[in-house]
Amino acid sequence: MLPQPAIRASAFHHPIPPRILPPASTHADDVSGGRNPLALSMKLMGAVMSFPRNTEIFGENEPADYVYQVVSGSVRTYKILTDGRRQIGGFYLPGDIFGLEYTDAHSFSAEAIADAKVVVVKRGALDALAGRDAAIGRELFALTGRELRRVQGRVLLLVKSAQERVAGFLLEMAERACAGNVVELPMSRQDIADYLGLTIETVSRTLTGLESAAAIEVPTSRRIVLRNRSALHRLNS
Amino acid sequence: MLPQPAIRASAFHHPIPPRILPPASTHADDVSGGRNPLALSMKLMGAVMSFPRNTEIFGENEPADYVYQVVSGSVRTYKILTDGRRQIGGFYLPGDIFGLEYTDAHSFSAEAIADAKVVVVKRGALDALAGRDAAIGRELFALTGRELRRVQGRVLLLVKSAQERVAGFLLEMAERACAGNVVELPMSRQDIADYLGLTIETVSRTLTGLESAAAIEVPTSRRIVLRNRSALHRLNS
DNA sequence: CGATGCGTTGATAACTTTCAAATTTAGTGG
DNA sequence: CCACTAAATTTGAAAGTTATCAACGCATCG
Repeated sequence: MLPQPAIRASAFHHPIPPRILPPASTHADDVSGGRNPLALSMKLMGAVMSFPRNTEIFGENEPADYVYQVVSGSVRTYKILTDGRRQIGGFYLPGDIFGLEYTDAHSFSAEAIADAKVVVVKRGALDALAGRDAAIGRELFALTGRELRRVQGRVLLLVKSAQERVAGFLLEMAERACAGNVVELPMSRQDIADYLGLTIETVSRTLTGLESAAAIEVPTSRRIVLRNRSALHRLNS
Repeated sequence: MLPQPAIRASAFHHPIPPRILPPASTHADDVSGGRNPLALSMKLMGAVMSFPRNTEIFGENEPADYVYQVVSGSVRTYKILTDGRRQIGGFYLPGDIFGLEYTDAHSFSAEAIADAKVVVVKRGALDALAGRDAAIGRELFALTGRELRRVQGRVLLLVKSAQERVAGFLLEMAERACAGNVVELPMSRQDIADYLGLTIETVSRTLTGLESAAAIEVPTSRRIVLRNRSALHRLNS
């Protein structure tokens, strides 16, 4: 009755109990978490696991016993709606924490978009730590607050036109995964479409439209160069 | 470039420093908060203030020094976007807590939809209480979690068709403000439209469509009778 | 080299907005 | 209490946006 046609194949859907790597591989291939006590603690407490591209990290409605942090690669969370459409909850890049829930079960499924390494920490251990260290508790609370803001920002995107949604998405990604004016998108057009509530065709057409308008360049489908941010901001209004 | 034409007049926009009533009027005209320690504490700690219809309770970007709970009447939070459209953040009914922020400033403005009484508590007092009573802290955290779920549910609505959005909205309100199958809407069509990212005309047409389909009845514009919930759920898919 | 997946482009249909007007409801003053 | 005015809601017709269906290009991979 609306966008998104149906379920897209997801290579290996019922995964592989993922291999546990030598724990606490706290070397230098990571981003962020430097001055963030929570991220730091997770590194120290957690085991690092590897997930090949398109494998499930956890499933909707599974018990939410663990919290996760991306070390490398990237992750999407999503729901399959009753009519088969897929709604993406969010994209998580290195340093980002995901899977933190407020009920016993996960409200989304999570998959690796590209081969990913993820720190996994028991939720109970985190709570215990928060009990001993008030800074950690505050950090958990703040994390939730940031997540809330992020979702609210998404709501603001979703009430706008396709052009505004795509422009807003690019600006959001630029803040998170940008080197200079070059944005490397880890996700496919379909992922973007399911995130923005559009079809893949509309996303594609909108990107070419922005390119024609000289706001961006699209040298390869996963790489976007921002040529005119103020134009994007204007579209994003 | 999309929905919502422009700013609608809001009767008295720069309000009246609202009158402080005899504090802790913890009588029986309230809803909920019975077994909720946080709601209970707010009643005990807070002052009750009255806000006439359409008056501002707080403004976007103002310091978020207080947390609020609806006693009677109802409240909307909203943002005015740069292009003049209004986006509604949420509707708050008796018992609901609003205005809790994760930064120093409010991210939305708040207004009384109908004449409202609201318990006002200093944020600092609440934090202090949470420091002494872990149950309160957990309650604050859980409240944020519920708010997050609510906004995520909103995202799921916004990626759907107009019919699904309106049906979903009615079901949401039915869970919150329903006597039997009769839903009393405290808000105008414009409020609903700004909440769902639609125009007032589309909301109106969709409601008449649902009425023709025998899913609902609309005896008066603010009163909706649910005749066929499963049909609404189906539309909501 | 042919299969396959992903992205782009084109044409058409469906849906939603926009603009305009009619109708109903609510509020006010006499 | 009624008449009158303003506001809110509904309805209609046309225009604009996005989805759908289909085809094509392009790269990867066996």
